[in-house]
Amino acid sequence: MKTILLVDDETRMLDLLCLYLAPYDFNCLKAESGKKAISLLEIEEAIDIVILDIMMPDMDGWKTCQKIREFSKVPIIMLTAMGETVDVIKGLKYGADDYITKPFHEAELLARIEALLRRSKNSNEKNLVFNGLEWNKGSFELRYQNKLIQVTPKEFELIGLFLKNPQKVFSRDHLLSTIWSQKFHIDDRTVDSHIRNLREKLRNEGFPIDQHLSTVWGIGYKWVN
Amino acid sequence: MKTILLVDDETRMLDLLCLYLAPYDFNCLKAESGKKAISLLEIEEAIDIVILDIMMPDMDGWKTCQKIREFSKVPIIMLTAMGETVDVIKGLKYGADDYITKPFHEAELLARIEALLRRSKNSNEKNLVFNGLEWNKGSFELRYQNKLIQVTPKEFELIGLFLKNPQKVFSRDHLLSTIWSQKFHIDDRTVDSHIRNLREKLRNEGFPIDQHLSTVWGIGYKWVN
DNA sequence: GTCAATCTGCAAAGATTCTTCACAAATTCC
DNA sequence: GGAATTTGTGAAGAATCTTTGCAGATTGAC
Repeated sequence: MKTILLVDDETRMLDLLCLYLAPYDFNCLKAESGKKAISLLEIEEAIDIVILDIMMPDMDGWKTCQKIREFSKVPIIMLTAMGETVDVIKGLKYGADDYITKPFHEAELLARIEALLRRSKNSNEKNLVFNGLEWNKGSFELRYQNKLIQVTPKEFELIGLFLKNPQKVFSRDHLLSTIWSQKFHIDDRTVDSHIRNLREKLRNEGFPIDQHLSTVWGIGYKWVN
Repeated sequence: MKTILLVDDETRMLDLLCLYLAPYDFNCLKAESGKKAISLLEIEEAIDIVILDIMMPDMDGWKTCQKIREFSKVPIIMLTAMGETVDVIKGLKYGADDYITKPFHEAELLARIEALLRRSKNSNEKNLVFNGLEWNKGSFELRYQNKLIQVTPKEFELIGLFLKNPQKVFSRDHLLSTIWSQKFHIDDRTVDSHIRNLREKLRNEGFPIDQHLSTVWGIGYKWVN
């Protein structure tokens, strides 16, 4: 079962969307503003798709979309009013994935949701985003502000572990047994070397790594958000 | 339900086309320029047909058609103005599938769309296109700029898998279990051999394979677009 | 069965990453 | 402040991985 987050300032539209989607075994969450949507996304990890109205007071759909993209790659469908021309370039810039025009047929909505879920299923293979830093297991890529950072396998696994466990301290021993398949004994200094190389590469790309990957004296390393 | 992308610089014509098509349960997307059309095609996989006006400022219909053909085989109908002679040779060259002359009857438009959809449904036997590289499962053919490249079955399956999963890293083990039915143990180096042969054949034909099929050190291989 | 095409495996050479070491720098504790 | 401990750094050799050339094994067509 998939979870859909519906965002619209009009309660009537939220109810209508829910009504459409309920029979198809979707779990619907509602938000009446961009802000609420973002709060929900931040605490609730299991949202599979967002349907976002463009015309909203305070924070409009585009702005909301942009905000969401700062921390998540969840698929987003923009809801446009009849007559609004869809600005595709704008959409690309803000990171929207698809559009649907009000009023719409139930079938069209369903089709677009299904299509997007299918698409995102392929590309969303364990993907972490943090402050413009993007870690993608499937493609083995680490990017900062969309720029590729060349990292070695060990460095890649290291930063992945940290991003998946913010605030958590890892001892060198723990890192060795998690990332190194612990064949024989490997020196603690080796971890330090890899951490150093990782820090240097990120620093060179402008990412404020020293604010996030910190050394806990006498214990190990940890990532702080 | 089928999705149609309408491309015309005149908003009036876009609306008119939409009006014609809406009652027949088509999902219409609009683009006011060739550039927007291409962006839309790139993010939206589910476009079944494109209707493309020839006379447009900046990038005209022919140019747009040509650009689209670099990455997609979506059926394209060219919209020509009354009095323009249809240059069939030009059409073939740029990859258009059909023509319709303005002004047209609703019935004629419908008929041509239906005909083209019927035609493309039959010929679409798993066909991938990327930057002039064409992979056709049905005919077991790999072509670059329409020139046939002789590949062996393993090479064909390999490049097919990569084209179907761009950005995704495949380990040698994964490739062996996917493409080789892994009866017994097969050496990792064997994968390398096939990759090498594939690279060489494509390189010899002028395809910039080294920009697209890359080795991920310590992990495997991947295709990058 | 013969032949050609394809697949597989190997070893050497080349490239990249990993690990260690020695020492400098930093931190803690007394 | 000074000793003890921990962390950071540069360099270099070790280890690992990739590429390449080649040859034997296998397969399928005739």
